[in-house]
Amino acid sequence: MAKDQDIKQLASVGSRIRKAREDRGLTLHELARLSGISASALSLIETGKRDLRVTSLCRIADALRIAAGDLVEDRAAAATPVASPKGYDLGDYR
Amino acid sequence: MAKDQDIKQLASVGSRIRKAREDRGLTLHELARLSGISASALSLIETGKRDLRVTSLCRIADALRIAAGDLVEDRAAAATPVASPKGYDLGDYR
DNA sequence: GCCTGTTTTACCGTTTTCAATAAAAAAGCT
DNA sequence: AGCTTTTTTATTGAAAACGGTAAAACAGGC
Repeated sequence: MAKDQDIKQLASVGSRIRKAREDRGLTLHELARLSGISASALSLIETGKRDLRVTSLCRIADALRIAAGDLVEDRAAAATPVASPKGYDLGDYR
Repeated sequence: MAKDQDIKQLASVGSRIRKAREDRGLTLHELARLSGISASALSLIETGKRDLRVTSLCRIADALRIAAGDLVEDRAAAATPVASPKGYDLGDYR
């Protein structure tokens, strides 16, 4: 269920982390030391192959000095297109 | 290292989820059906006792129709107070 | 009191993260 | 070409997430 969505989510989160790290001129090893997450784990995360935990996300964000929210989605690209503004149709999941 | 920080992070994430859920008048069971995450797991998450994965976070955000970034931190409360704007002192971690 | 709905907690089994380590692959540089 | 740095991939073991289920605690309402 929604595994496609998950893969895309992780891929975009990973690419955002990678971009932020490269913008700061850090290597995986250096970010590993700053964040306390091993370089091998960081590689898997940045390539979207691992579903990291939120505390790991926050530790990476702290190490990169970026808001954690900026890692999970494009901050600027708001305008969340809501399908139906109100009403949760639980009915289709009886 | 920084386990205190982790606990606080999870607690605030959980309370934000709970508030969003209650604002929408949903029960844990209903959110469980909408998000695909069990009600027992949601209870642990909302009370800050579980370190959820980012895909779980995104599924909850989707179910609540809220931006995932809004769950990990106060969107309005930007103005991230950066200690030292530039320079990563790796030296203290030889 | 009783009953009903919601939440919390505990257990079990499966899956997954994560560190540590090592090795292999990729990229840079002289 | 060689050499070095960086990244990727794989393996092992421990810790934790997650679903499912069930039981317990905590509400309100009659």
